[in-house]
Amino acid sequence: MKTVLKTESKGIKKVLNTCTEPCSIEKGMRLIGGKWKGSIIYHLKDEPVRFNDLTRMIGGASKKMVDQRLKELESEGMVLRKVISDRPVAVTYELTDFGKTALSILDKLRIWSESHQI
Amino acid sequence: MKTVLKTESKGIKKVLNTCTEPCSIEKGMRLIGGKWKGSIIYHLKDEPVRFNDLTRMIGGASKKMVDQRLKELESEGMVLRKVISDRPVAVTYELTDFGKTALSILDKLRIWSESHQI
DNA sequence: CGGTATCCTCTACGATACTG
DNA sequence: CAGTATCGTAGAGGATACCG
Repeated sequence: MKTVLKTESKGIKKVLNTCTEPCSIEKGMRLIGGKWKGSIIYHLKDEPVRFNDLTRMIGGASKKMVDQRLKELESEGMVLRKVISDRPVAVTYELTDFGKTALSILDKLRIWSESHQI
Repeated sequence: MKTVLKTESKGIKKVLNTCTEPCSIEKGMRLIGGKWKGSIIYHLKDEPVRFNDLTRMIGGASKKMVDQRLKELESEGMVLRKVISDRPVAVTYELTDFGKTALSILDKLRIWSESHQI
């Protein structure tokens, strides 16, 4: 869908896309963007991980942050929380099938950002 | 798939990845993440776009925000600013070759977020 | 262990007005 | 048209302590 605005001399093309496509990017960014979300998902790619382990793996993120992001990811259906033991308390987090579909994007991002050092 | 967790008190395996991989994701997110950056890059995918047009295309972002993000993207070498006319003032922004390498990631993200409505 | 609670700072972002 | 300047707020995120 295209919207053409007023034309001007100089031959500068003025075709503006509507918001359909870009909003998808913002939407996607809200799901896997943010400061630690991508890292969290990426660290869960292989196997379930316990809360404190995850916090240590991220390195730099406080428990509070990891906790918040995990809750977001859980409510978005990307991460599954499992209580595996009561005494002592043990909880793991793992990716849902939907969560796993994000991995290919994050891996592309990782490879890309590793290939250009900026 | 490896089995990592045992439900007994002290025998829970702790496999912690080093920070090499996750940091790349955070680094990548800093480049194309953030509230409007992805959208800006995506809107420049086809052709140079003028400042006000870009602002209107994004829809929701103020001039100040677009200006800030563009400056970041310029300093990161992803976007090129070109003054094409003095009277009246006309400036366009376009992707550098490096900037274009981000498009495939953003497109993957767009397709992904469009295929799951959450 | 897996979280909460509290406090505090900092900056991201928006709104608005202005300029060359 | 392409920005700057200024002001104001919300909330993101860090540090630390505490709890069942």
